[in-house]
Amino acid sequence: MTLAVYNTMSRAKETFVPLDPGHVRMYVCGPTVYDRAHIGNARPVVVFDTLYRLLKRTYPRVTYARNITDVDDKINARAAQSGRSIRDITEETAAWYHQDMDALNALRPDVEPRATEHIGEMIALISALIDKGHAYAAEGHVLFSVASMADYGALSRRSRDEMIAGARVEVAPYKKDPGDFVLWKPSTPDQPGWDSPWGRGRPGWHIECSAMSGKYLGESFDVHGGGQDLVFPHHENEIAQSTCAHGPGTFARYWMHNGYLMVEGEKMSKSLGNFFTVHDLLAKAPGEAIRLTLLSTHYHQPLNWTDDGLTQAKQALDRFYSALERAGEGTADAAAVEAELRPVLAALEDDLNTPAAIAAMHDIAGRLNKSADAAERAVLKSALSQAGGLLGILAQTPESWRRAGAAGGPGDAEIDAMVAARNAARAARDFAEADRLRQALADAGVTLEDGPAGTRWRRG
RNA sequence: GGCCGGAUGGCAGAGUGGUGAUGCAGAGGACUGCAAAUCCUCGUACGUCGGUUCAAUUCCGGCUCCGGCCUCCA
Repeated sequence: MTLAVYNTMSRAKETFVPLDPGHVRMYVCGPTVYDRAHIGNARPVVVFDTLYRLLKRTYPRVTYARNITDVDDKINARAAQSGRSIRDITEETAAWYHQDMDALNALRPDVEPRATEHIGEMIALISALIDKGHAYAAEGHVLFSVASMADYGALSRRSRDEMIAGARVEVAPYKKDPGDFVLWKPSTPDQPGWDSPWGRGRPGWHIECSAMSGKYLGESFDVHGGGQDLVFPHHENEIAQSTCAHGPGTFARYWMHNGYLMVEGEKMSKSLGNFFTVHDLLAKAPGEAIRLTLLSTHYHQPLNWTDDGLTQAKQALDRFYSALERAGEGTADAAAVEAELRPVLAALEDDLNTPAAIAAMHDIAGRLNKSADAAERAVLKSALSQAGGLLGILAQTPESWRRAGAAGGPGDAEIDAMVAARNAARAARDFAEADRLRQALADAGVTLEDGPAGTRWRRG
């Protein structure tokens, strides 16, 4: 296969050529654990999980690393304000994060390193940067010297002059250059801190990703992903740290960034009241529907999150599951399945074009619905199911999908009993009673489908 | 102010220098006791103004509008 990815570094779509075809390595910036993940946090997780699934299908070994930032001033602030310990907050939040991302069918990364467990590696990296003349200590801080790096700004395509001209923040007096950024900063006694050659302190934001990606993926690796908002300064500074420490040409080969997420046409923010956590959303929609909504827009485009979009994703899943359920059982010819899956793979291989992949799945589902040939149905069913596996959807049985729904209302047994009563009425041609029962179920949010295999029902 | 994206039919959303993806919604029909699901038919969209071209939604430029980033700092 030929995978093409849009590389932010070159601003062009490039053919993906792994450094080691026997072992593909990718790093994605993970959460700072101080609060529930919101839907904007979920987008890169779902996007890069989909890439991970595609890579795993193509290459014999893939290592996916995603960090957990558990030392950060936002965490300190949360601890001070709540009176709880930092450890309590980070452990609880990391557990929530796992629950929520699991519910979106995001596979766990192979490595999930925590910043606080890699302080030693960070100190070593900072020391190396000082030794090579790329960093300096000043007033308890260690700063990266932007002037020491000729091509600083290559990823975000900013010149240092532009950055200085555009700076709107007062420059700290200990910086030699306004563009210099913090690698290490001093901690007060009440702040978390570690002993270092520069005194007790804590790491700056960017250094952990350089230290941990280097440890788990090597000095050079294939893909580095994250949200577009991380291009500058975070990823720019990671590049500066890693390439200055390890040499030119090292670090990530392909930089992939997902677009921003908006809600109902507006920027998501707490003050606008359009701030949704994944946890809240899971209470009103299945995880797969949330996931499919996130994949319904190409990852590079801005995504406008709407209730209508979520409803449409759920309807698409209804259609896919319904096609799978009506397909029946049968053994599929593997080569034929591969051929049917081709359009889906081709879409994903073209810079992860998930909307086109979903359209290809609709084509498969449509042909599956109208096929009268059992062997063909088995092929199409298998292809649809495998396509779902690549996108991280269609992971449950059609029956559990259609029976899942909002909590409350009649239970499965009660619904089954009402359906049986209605069918008895139909057999007796008492259609008034049959329709009364169906209406009662409809009022409870249950839809009936009479078919050759009997009556099926669905919630929602 | 600097830099970077984006503008496609009622909605969502791909894509392409020349046969109007795909889904949802809507209209008609088949099927059904009635429905639901499914199937069939139906939509002449590409912000604006110019340019290049035999031909532009697709390439180039101006304009308008929308969104984001501008260094650890809220």
